[in-house]
Amino acid sequence: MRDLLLDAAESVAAKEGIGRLTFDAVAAEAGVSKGGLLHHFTNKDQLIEGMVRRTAEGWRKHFTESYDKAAPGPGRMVRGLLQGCFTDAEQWTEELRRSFSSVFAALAQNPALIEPMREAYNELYRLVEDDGLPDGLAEALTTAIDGMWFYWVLRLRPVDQRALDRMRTTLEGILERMADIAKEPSPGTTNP
Amino acid sequence: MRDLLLDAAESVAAKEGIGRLTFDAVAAEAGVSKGGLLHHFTNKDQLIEGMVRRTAEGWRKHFTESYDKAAPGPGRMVRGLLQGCFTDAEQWTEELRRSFSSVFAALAQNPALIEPMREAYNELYRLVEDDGLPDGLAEALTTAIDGMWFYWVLRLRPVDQRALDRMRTTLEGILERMADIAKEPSPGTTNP
DNA sequence: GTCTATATCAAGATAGAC
DNA sequence: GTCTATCTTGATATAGAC
Repeated sequence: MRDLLLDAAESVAAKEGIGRLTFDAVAAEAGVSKGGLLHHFTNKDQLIEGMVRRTAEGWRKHFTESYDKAAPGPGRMVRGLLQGCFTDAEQWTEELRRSFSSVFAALAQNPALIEPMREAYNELYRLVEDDGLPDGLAEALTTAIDGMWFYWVLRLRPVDQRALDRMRTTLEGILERMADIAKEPSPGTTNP
Repeated sequence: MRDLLLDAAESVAAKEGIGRLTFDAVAAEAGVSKGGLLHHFTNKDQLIEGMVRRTAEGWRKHFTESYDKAAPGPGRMVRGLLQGCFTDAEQWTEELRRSFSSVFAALAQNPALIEPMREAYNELYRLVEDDGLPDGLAEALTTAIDGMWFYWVLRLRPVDQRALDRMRTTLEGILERMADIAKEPSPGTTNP
């Protein structure tokens, strides 16, 4: 039931905008009364915290699975993300965009509520930093991947299959070349 | 006067959150009455459109100046952005973050209102695409730069001087190496 | 052009019946 | 656990004085 109500909340936030994310609208969308909804989420902070937490868990699950699926070795997390997020534009669904509306709702309601999302990102970057690639390469590539994601979520840039293919190819090229270069010994690059 | 009121609106949105961006609060912050404020911005859409438009113009001005300052040649826009945005963490002020709160306010109020920002990004990417770098390299680097920006704005990742330095060094390294590699002729890379 | 006063309405939250 | 009914607050917007 909780999940059903969170689905409804995401739908409302995505379709009508976070400004219209009200108990009335969510209850109507879920097909229950406002009282019924308020039994599960006592106030709006709780509702939005529930939304963010679920979104963060979904993201965590996604990048963890992507990591597990990728072949071991340097750049595993980055390769996993490229494979898991950048191969099929049909994955970038309204449903996915909707799931991120919780973060904006949190930002509007009470910025402290995005904490679960921040923790998910901390976890992602722990995997990224242990990626076995030179310097900040894995971080840079991951940040580019996420930049694309934010463009799409904020509707600032069009993201279609062509754009994803292009970006994936470019990032893979960078990964390959820069990882290779690092193998060539050069003076002054060893860490003390 | 309009600018003064927009300043006040940004302050409120940044300090109290977009949920508390109300005519009452903005008027109080600006030191005028609600009636006085409403004389300049008839309704909330107009107020937020004004905020977004100003933010977009600031961003446009910033990347245009960064472009002009950078030395001509391939990667000019990317080099300009790295120089203009990634050298000094003290530039990443609360004031700057505040200016972007307009975009979230727009997202909450009426997503169509972010249009001026989208146009600024179109213009940026026209410069990026004509950057004289191979393939999607300039786009990838710009997206990484913006990814960092979004992390900071959304408070999803810590951004300090060390992180900026690290990222700038990495992106500059990629730029240098990948642009060099492109100069070496290799079979099958010519566009028909 | 700026103010006060106020109409109108919607949202968050509570109480209590079933 | 879900409902209806209701309270309270606060926000947008308008009207009209100065």
